[in-house]
Amino acid sequence: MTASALKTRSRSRSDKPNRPATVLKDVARLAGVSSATVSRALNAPNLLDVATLTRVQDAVRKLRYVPNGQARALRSQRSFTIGAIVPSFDYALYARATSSLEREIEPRGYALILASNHYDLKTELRLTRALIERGVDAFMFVGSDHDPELFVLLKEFGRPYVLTWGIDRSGQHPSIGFDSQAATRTMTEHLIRLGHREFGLISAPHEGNDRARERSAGVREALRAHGLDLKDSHVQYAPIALSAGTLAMEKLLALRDRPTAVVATNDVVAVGALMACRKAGVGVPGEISITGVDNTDLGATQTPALTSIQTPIMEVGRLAANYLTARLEGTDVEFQGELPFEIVLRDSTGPAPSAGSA
Amino acid sequence: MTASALKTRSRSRSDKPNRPATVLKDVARLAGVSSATVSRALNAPNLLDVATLTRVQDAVRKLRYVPNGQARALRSQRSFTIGAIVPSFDYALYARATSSLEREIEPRGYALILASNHYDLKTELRLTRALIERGVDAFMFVGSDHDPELFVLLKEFGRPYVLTWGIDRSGQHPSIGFDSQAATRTMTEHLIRLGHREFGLISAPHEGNDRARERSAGVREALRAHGLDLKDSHVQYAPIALSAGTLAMEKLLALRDRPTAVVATNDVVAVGALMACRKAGVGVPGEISITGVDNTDLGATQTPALTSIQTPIMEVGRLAANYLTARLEGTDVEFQGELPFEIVLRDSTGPAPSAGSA
DNA sequence: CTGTTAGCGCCTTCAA
DNA sequence: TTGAAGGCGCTAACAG
Repeated sequence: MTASALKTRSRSRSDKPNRPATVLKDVARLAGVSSATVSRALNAPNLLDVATLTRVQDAVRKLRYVPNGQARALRSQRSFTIGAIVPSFDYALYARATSSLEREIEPRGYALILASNHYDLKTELRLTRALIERGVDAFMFVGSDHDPELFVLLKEFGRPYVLTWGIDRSGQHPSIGFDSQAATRTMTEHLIRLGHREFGLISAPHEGNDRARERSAGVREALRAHGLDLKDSHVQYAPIALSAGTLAMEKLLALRDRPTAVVATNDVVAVGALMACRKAGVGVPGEISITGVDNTDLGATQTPALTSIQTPIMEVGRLAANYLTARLEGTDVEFQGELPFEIVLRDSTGPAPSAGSA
Repeated sequence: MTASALKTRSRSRSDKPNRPATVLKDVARLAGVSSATVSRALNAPNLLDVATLTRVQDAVRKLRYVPNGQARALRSQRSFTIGAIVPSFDYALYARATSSLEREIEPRGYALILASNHYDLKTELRLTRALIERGVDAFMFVGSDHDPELFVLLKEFGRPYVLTWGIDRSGQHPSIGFDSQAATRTMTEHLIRLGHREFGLISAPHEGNDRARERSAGVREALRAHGLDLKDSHVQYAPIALSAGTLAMEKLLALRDRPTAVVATNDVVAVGALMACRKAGVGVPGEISITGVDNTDLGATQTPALTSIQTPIMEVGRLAANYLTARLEGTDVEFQGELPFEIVLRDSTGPAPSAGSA
């Protein structure tokens, strides 16, 4: 049998999992106790006589017993599974937050079940229903844009959840995140102080993406406060991909009143924009300053290195895990929903070019 | 209530999920049929009279019925969940393969349960046991380095699985991937043709990472075939992180017989190496050529752009999904395990510097 | 095409 | 500290 064309030895019928080789009752028989005692040995060992406990544990080991979680969950209404629904696996930040969540819950006996909604709220609803069906105990979602039905569903099934990335200003939902609007507002103010007056904005599409909306709003807020204008022609929407960022920047470069500062709502499109400038021979930051959000390795390693905003994403994952497990344990949790961000100044930003072309 | 300090309204006892508001029996009652009929309406609708089916579906909708997957899985021995255990979420490539897997299984009714083994085989074994406990139907693993006990467990519980990234040369396990050794061998040969004679290697740690081992072996193989040597001092091990790549390169730069070509086993450490050269003012590719593996955005956007190897990772995820679902459906699957890779030449490689310093 | 019956494997009373 | 008994919600086998 060659490695490159491995044919499956098909089984009699189909590949249904084997029914467990040994079940709790077998362990009970070997240990000479009742099945209730084995159950206690597994779930509340301190209730048992030490000698009994040892005997049961020996039997468990000898039989290589693995409990059936389905049966357990059916009976106890707990699956020890936490669901995370993120917009996409491909953007490194979601992966990192998820990783941080998983790292936190795994030692507490919870497994992570992960799904991606591809920035679509109906998909998210459908996925959540599928996960509730599978007995997922609690949920992490990203952002505050969700189908209203989602919350009805979660409430109906009594599943704790937490919204991450942003802060839910309505106070209706537990949330952990940072102030995206303040982040880009701060960044824009910095650029204004550097003398920039003509701005461009490259944003992820707003639909179903409150982070992008808030980040755009932050730019507009800062500009308005300084009596500056953001023309429609200077706003480009680009999905989170290098090529889209490049394309968006090319459009901005083609404008007669070309911006001297371009704020992007994430590092990926910002780097795409950087590449457009490289290709076009436009100096960064000499002619145009560019900024991102999320402070990724991608941005930090560019030439020039990208000015960005460090977002507290690992901490978001960690706190989300804490919150959800606490809720599941019945602990009374109080938590700080808002985390700080930090502007990271690098080489892609500088003073506005002195000669103002109008 | 402020958004930043949201206190949980704690429930009477703990936050156990609600028991389902409506169960199958309720639907049966409303529709005026037996519970078996409802079950058929859900799982084999074509067996039913259309009128009956419609009545049941109406009842399902009216009661907002969501089936209990635990009970279903307990009875049918199928959870419609596929597990993927990857070394880490943080390396973009694993995220991308996982994403591709999920995209493929989700429309077929399977959910993805994801865990990270942090490059530790014992952890992987433990996680797998936890997932089998949760009724996961089938598994995707990365690479061919695994605890032998893992396969005993999978066999005992009759769970289909597939190893990805590499090809299992032993022919004992279904696998889908590409030839890592050939990849770096080809790359090294290219560098040799460019006149390089003094090589450096920056590899991920070999322990529990067959991909890194094979990639290192590929470099050695090519060198040996051309009568070239790879000194121990010229081999550096670095975890997949920029800073580790930088550190490794700094050590190589400090050597008296400094390499003129450095092959890294992944793009991240290659970019770290690039940064070390930038800092040290060493010209790339003028003084040193550097290559990566995986052809990531990170590498492609550097200055100079990183020469790398395009690995067929999305396809691996897709084929893994196909294989596993086919096995679970009982279909006889035959598949090509080996996929092609492709060398992507960019600006970080060039001819060896003409003056050979010895 | 539909209903009846039994039981998946476990946990949780209740009683001893 | 331990055992006996019942049932979580669903589906599969067998009738009809």
